[in-house]
Amino acid sequence: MSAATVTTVPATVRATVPVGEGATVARRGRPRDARCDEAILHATLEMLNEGGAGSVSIDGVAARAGVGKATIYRRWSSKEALLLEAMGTDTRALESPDLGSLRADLEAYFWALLDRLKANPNTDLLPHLIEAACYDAEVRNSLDEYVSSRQKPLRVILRRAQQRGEMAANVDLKVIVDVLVGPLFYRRLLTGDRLDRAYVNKLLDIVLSPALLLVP
Amino acid sequence: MSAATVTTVPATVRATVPVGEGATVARRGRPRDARCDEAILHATLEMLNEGGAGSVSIDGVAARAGVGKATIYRRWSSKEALLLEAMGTDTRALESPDLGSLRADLEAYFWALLDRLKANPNTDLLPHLIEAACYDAEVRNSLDEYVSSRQKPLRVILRRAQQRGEMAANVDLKVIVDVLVGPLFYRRLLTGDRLDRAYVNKLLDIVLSPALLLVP
Amino acid sequence: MSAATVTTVPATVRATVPVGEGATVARRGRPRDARCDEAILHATLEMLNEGGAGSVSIDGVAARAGVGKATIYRRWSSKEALLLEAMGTDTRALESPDLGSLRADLEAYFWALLDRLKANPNTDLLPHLIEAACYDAEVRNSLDEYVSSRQKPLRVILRRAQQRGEMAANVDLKVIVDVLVGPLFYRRLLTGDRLDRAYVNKLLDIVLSPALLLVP
Amino acid sequence: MSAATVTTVPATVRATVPVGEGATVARRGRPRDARCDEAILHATLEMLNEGGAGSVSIDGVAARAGVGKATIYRRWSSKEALLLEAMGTDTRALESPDLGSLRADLEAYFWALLDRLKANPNTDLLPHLIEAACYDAEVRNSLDEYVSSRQKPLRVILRRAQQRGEMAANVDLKVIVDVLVGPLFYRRLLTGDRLDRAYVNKLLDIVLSPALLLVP
DNA sequence: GCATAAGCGAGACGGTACGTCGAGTCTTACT
DNA sequence: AGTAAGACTCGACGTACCGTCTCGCTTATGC
Repeated sequence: MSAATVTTVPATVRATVPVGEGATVARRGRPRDARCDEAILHATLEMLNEGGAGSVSIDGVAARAGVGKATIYRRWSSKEALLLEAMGTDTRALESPDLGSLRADLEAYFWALLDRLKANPNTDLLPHLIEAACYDAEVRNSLDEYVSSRQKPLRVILRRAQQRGEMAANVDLKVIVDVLVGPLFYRRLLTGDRLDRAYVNKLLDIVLSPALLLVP
Repeated sequence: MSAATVTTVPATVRATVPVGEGATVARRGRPRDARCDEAILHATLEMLNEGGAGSVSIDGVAARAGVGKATIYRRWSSKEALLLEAMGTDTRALESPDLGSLRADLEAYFWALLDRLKANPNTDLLPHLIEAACYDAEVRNSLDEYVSSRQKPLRVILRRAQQRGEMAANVDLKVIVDVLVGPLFYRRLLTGDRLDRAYVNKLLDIVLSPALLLVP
Repeated sequence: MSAATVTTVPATVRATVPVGEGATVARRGRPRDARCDEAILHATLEMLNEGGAGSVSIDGVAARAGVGKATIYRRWSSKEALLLEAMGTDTRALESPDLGSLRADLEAYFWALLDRLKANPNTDLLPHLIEAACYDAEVRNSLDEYVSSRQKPLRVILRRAQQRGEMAANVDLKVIVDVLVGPLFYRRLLTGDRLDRAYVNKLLDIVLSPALLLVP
Repeated sequence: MSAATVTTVPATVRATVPVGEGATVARRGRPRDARCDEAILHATLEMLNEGGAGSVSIDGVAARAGVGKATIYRRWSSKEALLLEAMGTDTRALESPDLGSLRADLEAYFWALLDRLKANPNTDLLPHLIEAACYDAEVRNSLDEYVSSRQKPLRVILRRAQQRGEMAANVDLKVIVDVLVGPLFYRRLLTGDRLDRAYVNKLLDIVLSPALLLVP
């Protein structure tokens, strides 16, 4: 599971040394200074919280972190790669609650998600990254991985519901996930409408209730 | 009705002259050259199709349109305002089909939407505009208006279904809209998964069918 | 003669607009702001006097002059072109004294030259420009022109001496100039030995006196 | 004679180990690898001939020589120190021909000098070193020493001429040297005019001939 | 008819950020 | 200790846009 956390931000964005498989590789040269990573990410997050993604510049991060620009570019190939990893800092995988019923599990999941969003309001990088992903394949990949890591607990929940018999076994989980998660992103990115527990409840009412549609 | 089309891109982005109410005002000075508007928008769309929103620059548009930069800024307050209007060129309101059943109407609506998306693949400005809307209130407003104009036919369809008795009257239409539209945007912006008629069908199956969930 | 002063730093280094021949060209667009030229050159000279050619950077000049970097690059194609022109500021052509005798004229010329050198000790750009001329043809040309403009008064003096019959008419003036000027540059650039009136006197003694060499 | 070659580039540039006087000191640790010296100098000269002093970078030299940068800095205190020594490789002292007459000796000396210059046209480091000497005292010293080592044979020739009675004994040799050598450097560094035997002849005609100036 | 006002192409202007490069120092593990 | 590798700070480079601002000119209205 620690592995899961790590893979949240995949190797693709990290301009990592092509580290050999075996642990015996014994890389040569001066090793990267971990304190630099830390300082850079810290500075990035600070600036992110102060002014959003638009106010983060490589120059600025370098200055604040007390680090040369080259040191940043040695680690991340672009501003977006950096943002992605900075964001990843907060991407501790969400848990997959197991409360016995689909509805309860989903509620728990979404509530946790809402809390996560509320925690760092300015740090909403998604708009920036979505834009960046259009031009940068690396960001595209990382974003995909981020998304799928976010979906993972949801899939666990749904699969469990299927096993419990709460949900049809032949449903395409992918689509269900879209239906559950899509509305939230839609509000967050496009309409800006409120995202709170009341909304989650309504949403689940609609998606889960067979009574929604009048039976003719 | 023509007004409806126009308001798709609201006055906010247009740095319009505070045009007097009566038609008799007859503003003084040399009138704006309509061919400029045309040339600018044309150049913008061209560049948009060639390299996406990132490759559009005011300098570039001005050069290609054979126009001074001031002539652009006289009409649009920022690069995003211009993009928004260029996009609006294609934002002829979608129709609200009335085929007798909710399912059929929704299918028709979504198919038209899919066609629209397929038509100009590179011109997908949404990512750029979502990003811009974070920093620019004008863009925010215009985006909202764009979104709501897109939703309008959907709401018409749903309301009709309620009147027909196909759908419960007390359902919050807003949420239904989210559930119907959110998944599409989610795929388009985040997962990049295929958007085709098959997907629309699955989506409608899930959202519309009361039999989807097993009744315990 | 005012022309002479101007041509000291030739058009080559100036990234000038390809101004048409006739005065009627009526250049379009916003004209260059002469105050920028002034501010840039002033800042350059200041930094030059503070720390020599090595301490001048485009960034620094731009900052001190309160000017964008592009504004500098619009006028000069490189740091050296700028230095060259800044140096040219001080390149009021030396005069050609006419005191009646070759010796007296040369003494007057060299004394003026020494004064000029003493005036701005830190501003000795020659080493830097000589180096730059190796890689930059423009600088090469400008340097040549600078050199020849410095030599001009000397040539006048020598020609006058020939006319007066003080000097053989068939001597290659170019070589004489080398012999007179070369030693000074040699000291200035390479040996660093003192350059004062005493030295000039010794130099002239050797070059001018037929009694220097014992007649066999 | 090997000693002569070595002193051409003085100890100052070499960041030499403070080697003890006695040969018995027997320094501890791994001794320096002489092949490194060789490889570094070789790489330096290669790059020098390919693109002049401007194209030599420590990183580049290290890479081409297959050597760590530290290994270079352990031996030379700066890029210029390295260049200086690389140049020194070619600074086998010029000989002092003794052909019986001042004129013949000088001709022989200058011809040898011309050959030396022609041999490696791209490797003309002088401009670079003169520039560097402005900011770096070590380079300054080394350059001085280089210059004086070049002058040495000339001084021998002149002294011999004085002893032979060909030249007045009370002439300041330093100035004569300036007059003989200055013009060559002046052409080489500033005017770029041709340097060939014809020029040397003219030069000697002027400097040596008492008939140059008409006797009034 | 002729001033007044605005539009227009061109392009200069102050800024800000970009990504790259080089110098000289420092830190590994290996020899 | 020396060595190869390479990370580190610092600072400059030249470029690209942004949005604003002059220019000289053109084109309309309105007195």
